Amino acid sequence: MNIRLGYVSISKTLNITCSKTITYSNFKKNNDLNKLDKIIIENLNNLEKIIDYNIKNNIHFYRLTSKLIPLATIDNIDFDYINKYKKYYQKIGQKINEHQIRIDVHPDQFCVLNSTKSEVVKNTHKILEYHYNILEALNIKDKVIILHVGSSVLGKENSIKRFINNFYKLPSHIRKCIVIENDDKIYNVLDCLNLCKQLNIPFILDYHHHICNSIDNIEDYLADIFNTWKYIPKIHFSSHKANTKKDFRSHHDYINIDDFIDFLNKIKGLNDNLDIMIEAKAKDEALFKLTRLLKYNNYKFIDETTFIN
DNA sequence: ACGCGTCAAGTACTC
DNA sequence: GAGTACTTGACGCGT
Repeated sequence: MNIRLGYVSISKTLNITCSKTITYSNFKKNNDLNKLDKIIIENLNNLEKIIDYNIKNNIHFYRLTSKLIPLATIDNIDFDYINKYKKYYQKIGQKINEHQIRIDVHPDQFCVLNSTKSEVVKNTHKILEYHYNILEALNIKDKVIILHVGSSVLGKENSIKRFINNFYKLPSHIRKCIVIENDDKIYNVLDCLNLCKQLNIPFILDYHHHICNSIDNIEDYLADIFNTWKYIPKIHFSSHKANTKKDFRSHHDYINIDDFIDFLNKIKGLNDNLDIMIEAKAKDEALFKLTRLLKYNNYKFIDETTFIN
């Protein structure tokens, strides 16, 4: 199988960020929309540089930051973050599509679709709409928004029901983008796989979360997991920061090659293609270190970041 | 230039 | 009910 590797948000090599922000309290002081405008343009320009870097290095898989447009999901600020910057989005999107870079987004902890608080769910809608708007402005065809099931208030069973109810209340254009990822504490691979089958949406396996919150015989479910995807399946891979209880769930700077190869052996032959998102603190440097180690272990590479398993 | 407390937002745990 | 941890890159104030 052909496996492509990806990384998240920031290139350590380039040492630039597209997540520059302004705090709400600071913005409120004088409602400085000019400053906000400058930050947005800086982020978009840096995103273009990162995409250029990805193209140059044959990186086909990349996660967009959720912080591209600061303050976009605050209730009482309304500003045009799409049409005003259309030229930027179009230019970046054209490069992404031309080079067939696969893009996804992963809203952070404040996005809780199954919250028991209606205000939180309402804000979750806004956060999802924001991510959709960005993907649409970039003209991304296969839009993917990765969510966790979320809260477990009133028990897992009730919480999954809340997720399903609120999922169907989402507008259909957003529903079509949602994929669910297992988490490291509550919702394990089986919980999520069953939920995804029921909702007929893809399930994204996070292997590190699975190690933290595991089920027996994951090998028996891998084919099913890949089958939830209509196109190339993708998974998340990271290594634990330390062996202590406190730091096991945290991400290491780099990927542990033995664990990675162990996983490669588990999935061998299950699919023709797979994309693996490398979630390591050293970002693209971790990705390239991993490719060097894979080459050292005799894996054959088709280009800089694509290899055969 | 650098360091450290803080940041809009959630959930879960302890006391 | 209040406080803290989790987690994260970046802000922004103080030195």
